[in-house]
Amino acid sequence: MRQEIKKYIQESLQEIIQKENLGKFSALEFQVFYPPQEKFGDLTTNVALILASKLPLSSLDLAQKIKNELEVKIKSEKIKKIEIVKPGYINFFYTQKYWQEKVTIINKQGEKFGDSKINYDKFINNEFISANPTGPLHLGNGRGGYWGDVLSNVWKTTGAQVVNEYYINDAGEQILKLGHSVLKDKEAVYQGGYIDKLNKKIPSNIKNDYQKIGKWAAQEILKKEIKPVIKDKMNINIDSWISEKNEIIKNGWREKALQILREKKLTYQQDGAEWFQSSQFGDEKDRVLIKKDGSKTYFASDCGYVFYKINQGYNYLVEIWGADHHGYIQRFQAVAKALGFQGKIKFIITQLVRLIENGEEVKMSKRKGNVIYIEDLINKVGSDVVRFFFLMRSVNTHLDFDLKLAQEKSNQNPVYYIQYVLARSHSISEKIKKINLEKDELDLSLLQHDKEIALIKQIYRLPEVLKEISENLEVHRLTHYAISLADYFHSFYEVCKIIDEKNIPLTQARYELVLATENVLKKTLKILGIKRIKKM
RNA sequence: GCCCCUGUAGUUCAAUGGAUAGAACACCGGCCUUCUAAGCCGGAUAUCUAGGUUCGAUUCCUAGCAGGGGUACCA
Repeated sequence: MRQEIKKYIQESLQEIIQKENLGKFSALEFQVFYPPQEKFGDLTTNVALILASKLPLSSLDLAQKIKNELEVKIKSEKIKKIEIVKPGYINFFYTQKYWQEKVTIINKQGEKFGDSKINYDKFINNEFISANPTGPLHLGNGRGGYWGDVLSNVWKTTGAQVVNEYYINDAGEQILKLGHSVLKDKEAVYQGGYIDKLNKKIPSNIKNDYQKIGKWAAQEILKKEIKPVIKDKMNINIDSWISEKNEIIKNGWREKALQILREKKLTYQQDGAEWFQSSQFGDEKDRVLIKKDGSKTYFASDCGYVFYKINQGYNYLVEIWGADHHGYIQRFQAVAKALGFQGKIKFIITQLVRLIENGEEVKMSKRKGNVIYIEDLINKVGSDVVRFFFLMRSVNTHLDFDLKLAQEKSNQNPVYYIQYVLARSHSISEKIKKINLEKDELDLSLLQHDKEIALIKQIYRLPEVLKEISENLEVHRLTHYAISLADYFHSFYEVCKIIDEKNIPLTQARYELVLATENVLKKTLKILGIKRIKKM
């Protein structure tokens, strides 16, 4: 509906310009948006405010002219009032009928409501978590994981093809360190319960070989600590596990990538090492590919990995990384460009998760083994609560997680508030089964209460919310949307008695609205990966 | 030094450059003989500082202050 109004306004402007002979005007960026308060209508535009400064007219005069034109164009059964307010806003008020009909539309589409094809042309590689296989997943991994998972769901409902990918760094120095750690020799680095467990299970045939132990331990950790936690505890589906060692190196992607860089004369020798001229592509300095000792850097593997991605045919790469990797963005972009990638790359940097206990930050260190793992947290407060909590905040902010508070509040947090809507709606359905409702007499024009109309407006917005998220990648908007949906429902529920055996037509109409709300909320929760319950 | 993120209510967080800055928790006061009170309704409290751009700034720009992260021939 925003696009529609925008079009009308543009047409009106053209006519005003012609009639008044105001000369040329450039295509101005004006917005049609939802007003901050209900009294300002359903939609509003700032077109007059923006344009007036360029024309010999006051913004109120211009608004009036636009309004006159619009009133000719727009049908009155859709919009009942166009209003001009103070500095020059033009507010649009839709008719009740317009909104009432939306209930039918939503229920006809059922669980497909919200689906679209707007991103049909995107083939997305969505890489997230990608934690080193040297220990269990921590809270930061959880944050990126949930974010990536929901982002993927949003894209899928909007028509994109998405591959969720986890890159396993199983080839580098850290695997040797892991070997030492499991052996508990002098060069041990990692500590913690999982290391102790592995130490007791070292296979006898590799007993003193830290290299082999490292490889073995990485496999064990991946198999027992990472994959099951992602799948069963976090409820995240990874489509593609890419091993640095077995895919990128053994299958030659790394070598091919280096070869191409050399062919393009983008590498050079200096101080006995081979460098990539990443500074030519916006990086702050060049990067080493092959070290003086002949071994290849982690970045060399990354070049191979980028080359691998390009060759899968993706036209959109998404990299969800922790804040400690942000310095990597430029060189990643540089190598993608150097290797000829034409598509879009988006980086999502998730700021750190801090654990707070008794008002103070708990310093965590993987090496010291005093880390709270995502699995521990899920076991303590429940999967849905962790997921929702992490998804409520913008990834740009540091997330303070108060463990105690999370546990105390698990009985009165937003997840339950939202699920309570489904519980209420389910129990209404149960009661309504006992009443005889004749479907063909459905009369939605009976939905006239402010709370009813407000609720319809809110549930009808889901497709637009999904569209916005697919563009700006701000997943936390969806949790906020779910909360506000629950707000509107509970508020409606309190004021509008749904079942009234003396007034069957109204009961029917209101029940239809309850079902529509349930539909939209279920869809929202499905995308968020939160359980949909029937009873509380 | 340089780069990135953040600074909003007592606390944790919202707010595509727009109208009276929203929630939640905590605090105060109402609402259950009627569909689940895990709910609803009402109240008090906030944009780090100084400039700038704009009809209009929490949002953009500059400088400062404060917190976090990064700055390897580590991964």
